[in-house]
Amino acid sequence: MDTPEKTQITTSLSKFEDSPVFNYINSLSPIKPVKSLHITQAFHSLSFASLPSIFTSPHVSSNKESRFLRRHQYSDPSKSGFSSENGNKVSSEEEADLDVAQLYDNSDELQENFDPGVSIGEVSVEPPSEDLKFAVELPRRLRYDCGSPEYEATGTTPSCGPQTDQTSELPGISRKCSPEHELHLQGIHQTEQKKEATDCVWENLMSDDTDLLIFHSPIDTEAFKGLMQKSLDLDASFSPSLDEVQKVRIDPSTQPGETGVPMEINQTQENLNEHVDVDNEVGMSAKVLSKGISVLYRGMRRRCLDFETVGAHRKDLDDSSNSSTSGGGQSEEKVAPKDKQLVLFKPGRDSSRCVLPGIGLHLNALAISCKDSKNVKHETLSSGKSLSSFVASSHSQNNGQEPNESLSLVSTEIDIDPTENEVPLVEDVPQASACLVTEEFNPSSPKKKRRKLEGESEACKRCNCKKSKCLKLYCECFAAGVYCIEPCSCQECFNKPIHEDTVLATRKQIESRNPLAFAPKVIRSSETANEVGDESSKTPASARHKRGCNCKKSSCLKKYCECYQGGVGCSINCRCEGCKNAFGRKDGSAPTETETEPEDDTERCENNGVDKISEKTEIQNKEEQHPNSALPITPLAICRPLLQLPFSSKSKPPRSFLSIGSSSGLCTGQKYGKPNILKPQTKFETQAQTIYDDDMPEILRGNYSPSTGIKTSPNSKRVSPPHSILGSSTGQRTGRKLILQSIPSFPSLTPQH
DNA sequence: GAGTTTGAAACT
DNA sequence: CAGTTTCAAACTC
Repeated sequence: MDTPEKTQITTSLSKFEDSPVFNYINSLSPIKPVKSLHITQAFHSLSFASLPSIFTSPHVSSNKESRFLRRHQYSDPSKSGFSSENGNKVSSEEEADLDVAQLYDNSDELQENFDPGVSIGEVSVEPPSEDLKFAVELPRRLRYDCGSPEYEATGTTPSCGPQTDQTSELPGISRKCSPEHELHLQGIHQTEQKKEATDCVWENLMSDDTDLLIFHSPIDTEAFKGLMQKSLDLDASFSPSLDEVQKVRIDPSTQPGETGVPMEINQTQENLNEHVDVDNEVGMSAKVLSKGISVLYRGMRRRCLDFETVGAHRKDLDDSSNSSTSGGGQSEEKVAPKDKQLVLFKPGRDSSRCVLPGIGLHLNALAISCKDSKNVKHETLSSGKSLSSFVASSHSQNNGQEPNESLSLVSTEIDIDPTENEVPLVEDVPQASACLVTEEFNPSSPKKKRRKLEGESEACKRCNCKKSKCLKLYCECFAAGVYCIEPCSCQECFNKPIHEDTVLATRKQIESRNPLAFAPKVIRSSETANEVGDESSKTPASARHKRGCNCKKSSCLKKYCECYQGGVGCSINCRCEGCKNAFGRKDGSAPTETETEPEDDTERCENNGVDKISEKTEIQNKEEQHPNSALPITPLAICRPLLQLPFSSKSKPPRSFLSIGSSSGLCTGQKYGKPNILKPQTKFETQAQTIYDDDMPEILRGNYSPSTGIKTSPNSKRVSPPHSILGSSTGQRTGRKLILQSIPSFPSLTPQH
């Protein structure tokens, strides 16, 4: 649509689309055509994921898998969403945007552009029923945003914070609410995310008081309402008519800062009220919502603070783009209402912000890589709260697959309050995002920084590539779908926004070889957890390494082992020799299983006596903690013990773990969180693994795994099997289903196009 | 900080 | 698909 209006819109959208991410998406190809056509939102979602996968936050990845399927529309909307409705506009606009994006090297811009598109598209496209999806996506977006340095830079720092918070909130809400309610809530949250930006502003205004003030203060309530309304509006807009969506889009274009939401907002408010009522009926109470909101605000603030410091740049950008409102997002109490409106964009921005548009999947890797540093990041992000906890809680409560997923997503951002729970699923992503941010901020020399980060557990790990140009999976950054940043000590790095095309092309190639190459290596079983959790309820989601390791000398007790590195127990898929993985042995004997010691001993003998001792201690600890949990341990309980155990056992892991232990959460990225979870899970893991891995033979699924039976377990100690059984027994089936979904959802899948 | 070990990724 | 090489992280000194 070349009409002037469109052009205007494009200008607003351009920000989104201009972003490298957008280009990415386009490059991804499948999406591009779609954009213009927009026929299948689902595809778009895939494309979206793919693009984002590169830079998008990984967190979603695991959960997303299933989500992606659901999200398709969602993700697509970002790109295609517009296209669907405004196909022509989109095409023209996108092109323009692309150009702009190219001009803008700043990832922030990209993110911004990208996000808005997504948010809008989602809103417009998705039907009410899809609210859940949205909810899930929103968290993801948030994550992305948060994760991406750009996001911070956007200066919408407030928005970032809020978004993350929202994610947290969502889970809480979802928990409380029935699945349906959850859906609504999620949808709300999504809208809220948008609003979060505004909220952030409020928060900024509120600053110190934020948490309490938010609820108490009328403003907060209003903001909330606005969020809710937005969410509602979104819902309404979705199903009914594209017109509304268009309005939204148009509004932004007209007033970037202030989206043309107001009308919708009123409706949304009503809708919100209705939703609330429904919630009440369901058993959800407005209180609950308020709590969730409060939580969100908290998170938002925290994030905002964190991001704000970092992302002043973006704020400027956002301000300029979105609203003429005072440059600082914070200074805008008056603007707040506007901000709310603006918020709509912000969410989008947030999503776009995820500097690494395509990262999504990789976040896992990042998370893994970030292990050490992640903790710090998390802390900074959530002010020490860990996402994992949130996830855990979500898992425990969530029974439904979708809800879980949404929760998982949220969890990453969510505060850790619950405890140390490490959220298996989402963690990765957040970490990655966090890592990105921190990295960007860190000015120090790459290696030194890295080391510092690692040692401190602060920043995400960064690559040190010399020959791969950071365009191969050897590069952690590239593998994680993230651009290399300052902390990286890589040489001749092409994994930078400047070389987006190259990166995308390379990525495509790799994906062509292995569609799952960028998929999270460790698959959280949030889904599985849910499944398992359903019965056992809280078994920490068992996570597994998708491919499994091939360790021969490390006994899966060192980070050489991807399973161990990811804090996941070895599974049938592993071809490792002498597996002693503290998180769970290939055999199925969980390291945690102290009882398995005899077995362990044999294995240990193979390895090192020292390790044995450490392991034993760990195991004992685990057992002590887990024995209770062994069956249906709640994620929380599991997480902590696990965390400590693994770390305690080995000095090596400790870095990340230690940091984790303290902050536990934030960075919980796969590595951290997983390990923790894993230990407790280990027992469950066998189950989960079987469940997770589609590859796993049914026999294994149904049974623990032949291998497990084979190797270890002479001892009845394998109580774990029962666990696994318990956890998985009923859940396994569901879990399997979920797993299947999850797999596709991974970023890798999206790129598959 | 340099060198070694390790196992994944890439290549053949 | 299996074997080999390349690569960079993890680890050790």
